[in-house]
Amino acid sequence: MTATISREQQLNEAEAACLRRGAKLTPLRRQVLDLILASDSPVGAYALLDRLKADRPGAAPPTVYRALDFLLEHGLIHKVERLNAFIGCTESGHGHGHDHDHPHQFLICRRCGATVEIADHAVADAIAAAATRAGFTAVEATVEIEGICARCGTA
Amino acid sequence: MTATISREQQLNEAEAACLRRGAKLTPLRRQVLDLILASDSPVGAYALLDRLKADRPGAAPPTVYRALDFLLEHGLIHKVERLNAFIGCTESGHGHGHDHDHPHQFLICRRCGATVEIADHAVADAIAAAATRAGFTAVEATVEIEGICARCGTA
DNA sequence: GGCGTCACGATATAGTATCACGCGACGTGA
DNA sequence: TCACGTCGCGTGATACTATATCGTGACGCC
Repeated sequence: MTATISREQQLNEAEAACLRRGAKLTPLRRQVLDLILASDSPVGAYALLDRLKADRPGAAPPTVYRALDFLLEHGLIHKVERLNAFIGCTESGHGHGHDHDHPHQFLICRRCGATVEIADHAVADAIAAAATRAGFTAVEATVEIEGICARCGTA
Repeated sequence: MTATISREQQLNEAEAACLRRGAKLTPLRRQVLDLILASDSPVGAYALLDRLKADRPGAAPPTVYRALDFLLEHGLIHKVERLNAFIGCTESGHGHGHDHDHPHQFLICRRCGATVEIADHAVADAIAAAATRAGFTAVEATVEIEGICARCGTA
């Protein structure tokens, strides 16, 4: 439930980031991104589709999946594998811009469903080291930590 | 492509582990576990179903999902979220038995699909520390590292 | 103006997972 | 021994997630 103003800013930054990369954040893509940013918790593709249909009666699964693919490709959102759902990338603008593949981890609350992204270097380093020890060349890692968030834990 | 003998041993160990926990590794569950252990790479539920049907023409999705749920619950297999597929737990008998939820990570080769389980303490510790720093109580973590395995990298 | 690319509409289908109902096998205690 | 409860599983339907394929209009580029 981020304030609307902040979301607008995020959208504009995202649009600028796309332009820099020679890509276009079309109205449809922008709308899908907005729907994702508007949600506290990760959103499923079909939930997005339903909301999209309010504005675009012709929307179908490929409509939303194509937008999601674009947003994923440009690092504007991430997929949470455990939930088969999508969430906005919140680690942009912290010095690395919208990287395609920046190391990140998720903290998923079992109680309230809130999911926050963190970017912990120690975790990323430990993963890289473990992979190397196994003779493995790591390209990308999914790290999804499930548990109880601070809010739910103290309540 | 583990040797048949070893698989047989694994199955018997699994059966013993279940008995210790007051659970039964029924023929169906044993067969599903066997099919999973027989595969090099993670196996999808419907691939299992197809193979199961050879023996049990009546097998349907719930047949295999129920067996998978049991095996997951008892720590005999893991689910690889990125692949929506299942793989045998290979970290049993290394001092902790078939824990319900032992820390583990997967190395998934993009080229050949081979997936190996590791149990790296440094990774687990880094994750626990990162969660704690965020005021989060971690219960369980999915760590799936995608890249190129040693075999494919040198070939 | 012809051409390629891109974004998107539209239909169909594939792949993953769960619900709901019922029934027979088994153990347990009255 | 029989009524009862639980468990494992069969069976059919359905929900949820994702992709394939074809068409079409907009745009930029020589």
